[in-house]
Amino acid sequence: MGALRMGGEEAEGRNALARGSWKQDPDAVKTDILRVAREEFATHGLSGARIDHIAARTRTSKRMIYYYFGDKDGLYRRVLEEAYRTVRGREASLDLAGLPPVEALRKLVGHTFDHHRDNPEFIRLVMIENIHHGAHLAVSDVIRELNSAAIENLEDIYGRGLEAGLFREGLSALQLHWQISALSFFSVSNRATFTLIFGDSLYAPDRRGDMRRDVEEMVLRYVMK
Amino acid sequence: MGALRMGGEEAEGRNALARGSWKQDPDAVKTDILRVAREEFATHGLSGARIDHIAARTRTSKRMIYYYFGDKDGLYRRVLEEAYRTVRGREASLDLAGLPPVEALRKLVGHTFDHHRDNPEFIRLVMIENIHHGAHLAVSDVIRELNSAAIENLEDIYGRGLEAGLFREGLSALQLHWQISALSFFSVSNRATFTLIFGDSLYAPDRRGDMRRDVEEMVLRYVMK
DNA sequence: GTAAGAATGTACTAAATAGTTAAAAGCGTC
DNA sequence: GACGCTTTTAACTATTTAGTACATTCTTAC
Repeated sequence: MGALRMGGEEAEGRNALARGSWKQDPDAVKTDILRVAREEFATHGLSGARIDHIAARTRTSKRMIYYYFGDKDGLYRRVLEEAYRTVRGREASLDLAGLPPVEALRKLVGHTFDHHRDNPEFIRLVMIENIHHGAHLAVSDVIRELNSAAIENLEDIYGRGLEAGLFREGLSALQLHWQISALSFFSVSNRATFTLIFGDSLYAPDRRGDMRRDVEEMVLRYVMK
Repeated sequence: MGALRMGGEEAEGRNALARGSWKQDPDAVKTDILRVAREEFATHGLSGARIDHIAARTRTSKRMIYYYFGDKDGLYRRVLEEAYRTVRGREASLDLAGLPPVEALRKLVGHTFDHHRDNPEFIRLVMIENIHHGAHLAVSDVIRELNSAAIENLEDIYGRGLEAGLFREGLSALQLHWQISALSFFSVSNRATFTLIFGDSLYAPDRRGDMRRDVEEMVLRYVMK
């Protein structure tokens, strides 16, 4: 007894693991679960996400989710950690030390803006985490390593700008990072409501470059003498 | 078993409506439900909110929630609409027409910043609505009326600043509103994760004025020649 | 006062959902 | 080639949760 046949796509994926002949590949299974879970959490939030939905779109089963990640919160935490880890990796790739301060700052701002716009899934995860008052990030150890890259870059640039007499005194790298983040983050996080209320003129596809330039301009004008 | 006693406030509230003698007061009931529901939705999100929790903290019953608001989504939509309505009311109270452009702009920015900081519940509702891609705002009629106040104020100020030769050309009220909103909104929406990662130096109670001044400064420097 | 309708209380239901149980198949090791 | 550990399958459960049925009480118009 027990219906052994399954429908469509699922069947193919599962056939490889069908009863009586399957290969063990724990890493691939974990990666697969995390990929699907990231989409589910980013789309529906923590409470809105359904373990059964995730399981259905994975090539493995619900049991494995619990086997590897313990419970729903554990899975969510891992998804969040991986998201932050990935972002951190990308940030390091920027080489600004060789550029003069103004150009370096402009490039950093533009890069941050683009990065946010290109990774709405990550933005959504951060929004969701903020809805939950950062409770899951608080018990994670990944975060402490995160402050380094962006802030250190900014500190270097700001310092060089000061020395060159181009930037005004009394600002801080942390504050600048905050402002750059605010403008870049909001551009993604509040797009839905903003567009609904004010129309999509600011968000037309060919306007993305304009918005980016405006954000760069705003930061530069704030920093420069 | 069967604890019949309830704690403090609740008991009093329900006694008034106890079996055999109760007064009808539909408006008070609706208001009460909306107040509790707003807190619940703002705290836990749409999927995370529990109708039973709302009912328990209301002085009426779950039955009445469905009687007046149809279903969970209907209740959420009403909460959202009321939140926007309230905000719109407060925005109109600002009188800037008499001020010279620079001061008017500074005051508008400061007011927006303060308003966001003082109404985190509203910010959270907007965050939640964005998580849901604005799907509920999209089917509401309250929003269309909203664009007016803030944008018109800005248009007036910007126009007067141009005439006076104080502001630079080529900007738009919508864009300015976007930037002001971004800085003010982010200050509340991402406070949790930002504080966890970078510490609370920017958010220390005695620093709020500094942040407000920085935001004002950033906008003014962007707009002025 | 009485009938019709609005408002409310109590108890219930059906479905969804996080998490579990039990067993069996692969895999390395001796 | 069997033993122990890891990985996987399939079916199951207990609880939570949105939503409802139905009776009852208040209010107002006549």
